[in-house]
Amino acid sequence: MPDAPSPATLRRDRNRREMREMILSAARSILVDSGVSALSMRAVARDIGYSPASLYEYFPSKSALCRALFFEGASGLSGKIRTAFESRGDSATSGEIARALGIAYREFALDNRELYLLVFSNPVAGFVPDEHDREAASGGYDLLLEAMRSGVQSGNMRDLNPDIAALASWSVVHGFVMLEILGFVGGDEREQNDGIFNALLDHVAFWHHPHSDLSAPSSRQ
Amino acid sequence: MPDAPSPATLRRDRNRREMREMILSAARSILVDSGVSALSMRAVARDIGYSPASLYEYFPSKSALCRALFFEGASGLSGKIRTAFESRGDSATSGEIARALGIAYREFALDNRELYLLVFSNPVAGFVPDEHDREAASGGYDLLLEAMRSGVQSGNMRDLNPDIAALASWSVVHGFVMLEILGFVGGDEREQNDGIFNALLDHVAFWHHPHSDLSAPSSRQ
DNA sequence: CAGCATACTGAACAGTGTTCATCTATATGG
DNA sequence: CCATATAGATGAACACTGTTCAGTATGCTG
Repeated sequence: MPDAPSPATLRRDRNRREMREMILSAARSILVDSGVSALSMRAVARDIGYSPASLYEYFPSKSALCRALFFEGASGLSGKIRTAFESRGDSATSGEIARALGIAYREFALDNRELYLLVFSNPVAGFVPDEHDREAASGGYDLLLEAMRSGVQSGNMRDLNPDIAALASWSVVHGFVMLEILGFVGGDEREQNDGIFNALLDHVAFWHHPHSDLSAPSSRQ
Repeated sequence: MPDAPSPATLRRDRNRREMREMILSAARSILVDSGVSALSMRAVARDIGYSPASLYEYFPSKSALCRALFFEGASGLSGKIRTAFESRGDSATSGEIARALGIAYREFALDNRELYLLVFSNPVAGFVPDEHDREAASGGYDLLLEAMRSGVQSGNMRDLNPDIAALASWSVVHGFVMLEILGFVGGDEREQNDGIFNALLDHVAFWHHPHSDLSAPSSRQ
């Protein structure tokens, strides 16, 4: 039976957590405001008024700090997708769910570009996400998969292989968002690309309901 | 009327070109063999037996050197796609062309991972491709677009909007390849993923010919 | 109060991109 | 053929980076 933690230990643990959060928060701000190339241990230390060496009491390396930010991005994305999934209507078809998840996915990515890039490119030298890290980023994918499978079961999804359909949907959305963020497609204005993205989602929906019309630039607003 | 270049000038220019190629070649080797994090001006200089400062006679900055490698990747990808496009059969449908270009795209990406990542993520701090750079990387896209448009014209492509169909196709392929390279989907063995990718291409082809079967994991080997 | 763990620091090391004064070897003009 | 201009190469330096470590100060515990 472990000893009850002394008041001193409790306060110490709380301070440690607060300090960790301070560091993470400063790192997050730098990443978001100035980009990944400005994210350095020294800059973080400067911002919180500590020496660079202090950070190593709380994170063993810059990689570990980046890993924590990676998880923020990964769980934020998963959470956003989960929210979209849970607010689906009862009569939502698999195609409609796929569309809703796609929109949520892109929204998170564009609202958190640097975090998204931290997760889905490898911008920090020395930090390579491992299998466990990547799983955290694929949290929303399971919901997409679930929607596809139940879509097949309920019969309103033709003869699609749900695994492949989910993967294909993720690929389109991720691929487009990536190209969009890096400036390979579309203009600088986000609204400009909304229509294009919706038209893309029409193509995804077409896998589910091959009677819809794909000729218009965008069949939905 | 400009003077004819003296033999000395000619030799000098040739030496400059050779030196430039030496630098580029060493940089390419480091990038391919050891990854982008190992690519440093000092490492390049060491490999060719020169001092780091010498490189700045030939490239004004590391960004410029990376830009040259970027163009190698971009033109290599475009070239591979062009080859695939030009070796299409006369009776190839737009769907078949899209499939061929997709396979060529993935092949180049997996054969030149680091180069591909240099083009489609931003792994080098300080080097941000500009509009002109990105155009070089989208060279193959024009061919895809051409295939889509002629597919619509010849009537064997239903009512697809060719611009959106091309963008959607690029997005699926690029998105999947990116996820594959970063380890988010599939296993370590490339052959393992060939089947999955082919099944994905079936989904792309389905936009063109909505009578094919999408239920099998992969309808083509 | 003595001892000890914890938190924090400055200084250092090895690495990075980049600049610049300096040197050398070669090519050019007289 | 010699003087001079010039291109090419360099070592040393500067300002960064991540990281380590000896040393110090603070406050809890026995």
